[in-house]
Amino acid sequence: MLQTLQKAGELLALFDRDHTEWGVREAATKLKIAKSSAHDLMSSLAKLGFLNRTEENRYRLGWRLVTLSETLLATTELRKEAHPVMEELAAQYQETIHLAVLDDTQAVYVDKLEGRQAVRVELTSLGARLYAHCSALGKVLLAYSSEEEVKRIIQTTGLPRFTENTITDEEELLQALAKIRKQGYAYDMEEILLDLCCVGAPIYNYTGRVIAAISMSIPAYRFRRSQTEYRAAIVRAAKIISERLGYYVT
Amino acid sequence: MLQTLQKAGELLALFDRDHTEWGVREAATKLKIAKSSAHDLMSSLAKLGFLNRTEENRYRLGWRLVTLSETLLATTELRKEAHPVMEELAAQYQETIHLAVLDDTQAVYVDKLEGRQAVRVELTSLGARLYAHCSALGKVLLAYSSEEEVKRIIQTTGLPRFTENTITDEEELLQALAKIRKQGYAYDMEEILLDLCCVGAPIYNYTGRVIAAISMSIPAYRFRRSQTEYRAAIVRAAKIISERLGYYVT
DNA sequence: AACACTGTCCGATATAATCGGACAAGGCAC
DNA sequence: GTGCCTTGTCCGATTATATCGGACAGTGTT
Repeated sequence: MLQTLQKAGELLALFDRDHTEWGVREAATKLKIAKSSAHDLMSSLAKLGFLNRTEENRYRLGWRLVTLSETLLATTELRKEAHPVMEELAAQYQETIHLAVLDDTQAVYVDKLEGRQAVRVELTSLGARLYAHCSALGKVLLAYSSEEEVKRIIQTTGLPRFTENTITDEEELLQALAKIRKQGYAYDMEEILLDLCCVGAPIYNYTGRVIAAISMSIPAYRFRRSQTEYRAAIVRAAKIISERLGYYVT
Repeated sequence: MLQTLQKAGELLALFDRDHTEWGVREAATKLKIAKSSAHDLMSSLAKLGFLNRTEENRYRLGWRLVTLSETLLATTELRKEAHPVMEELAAQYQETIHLAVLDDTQAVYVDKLEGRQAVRVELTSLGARLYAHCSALGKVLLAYSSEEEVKRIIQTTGLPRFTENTITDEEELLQALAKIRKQGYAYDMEEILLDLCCVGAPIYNYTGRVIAAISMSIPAYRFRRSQTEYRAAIVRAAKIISERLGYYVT
């Protein structure tokens, strides 16, 4: 691991929705490096376009990140194939649809369609990350990962509790994952947020590997009314996308 | 400039729509560095999430770029970036500054700063709408809309006359829009209200699309005195805001 | 089965990142 | 206005570290 890149990564990680601007000195003390080193890092990143230097010589994230992100998204076939199917789902149910992949220890949204209902789920945005153990998407992605991978993720992130329904026991989680594999779908029954339910299903590519998951997020009261229908719709959508990615059962 | 970051930047620049995957050796020869150095760079970037290592040990762009890009986009809004620039303008000229976007058929003010002069323009408020064909803001926004959109707007709203200077002929309006595109700014010479002149310029975002317009409103007698200066100031301000929104001419 | 490719790992060397300090430029209080 | 902070930037010496060539293991091909 190149330590300069490591430091650059830590530096970029400082920027989030609540901290959009950093001065050299602030960043230096936060990262526990010399002010001059922070300056070297930040001015270099700025010259490269990864940071943006304001007039007051502070720094924000740079637009090159957007450019790179766009080329990534544009060249990911998953999105291209999934999007129209997601649109159909959204049109039919007017609920929020998510597409996610597993990145390191967490699920990352790579596409999203908002529901149009008055009471709708709106807590996430593209590129956002969520814990794998307590979301329909995350649990699906975990269920189709190797056992070592699951162990590693649990080791790294733990099983933090978000609601009374969050699975915090490792054994219980493993059993839940086994059940998901058997059934081919996963529920999130208010495990992240109260009043929020989801149902998710795996997306396979042409090699037969699960590479992503799709989910529908629905307020709990609506979800319980027609749970089976939502589940069938998501499973069907996942199957369609999988087929478009070259997956077929022999 | 930290050379490790420089190299990382060059490496990431290799990834575009036509070259979405790179192997270590490929990248090394392309960048003219040792294979092992390329490996150090790429595996580090992969551990940090900026690259994604495929099953065949090749590399694609990483999802962390999407995450960072999204926080950048979420935290840079038109208003936030435009406001300080508008304040500078207002401080310097003491005239009314407007920021507007196109919404359906009309321009909508999304920000406004009042001039402090004794005789000043005060006819609008935030969120107010105005006809697109007879204001500097509106004409700018029209000029950078598609032809069909312009046609649709004219069809819907017509070209009602407000003063003797209002453009009411469709062909004349289209020619005016073409001129605005060529020059990069628009005037309103007492076309809504007698004694009121404006100059407006387009604001681009990171995709190169015109998403808004900024204008200065000035009593006619003052405007004619130093028209060119006002125009230069507005064009310059629009350019600054555009840059802050990620726009840059290649 | 041998070969030609990969990507990865390792250890020595020379390079480049780091750090403290000095400097200039703003902002603020008095 | 003046002086005192604070900030970001620059510089040069030192030490830590990125670099490189070479060796190795794994794959797929001929």
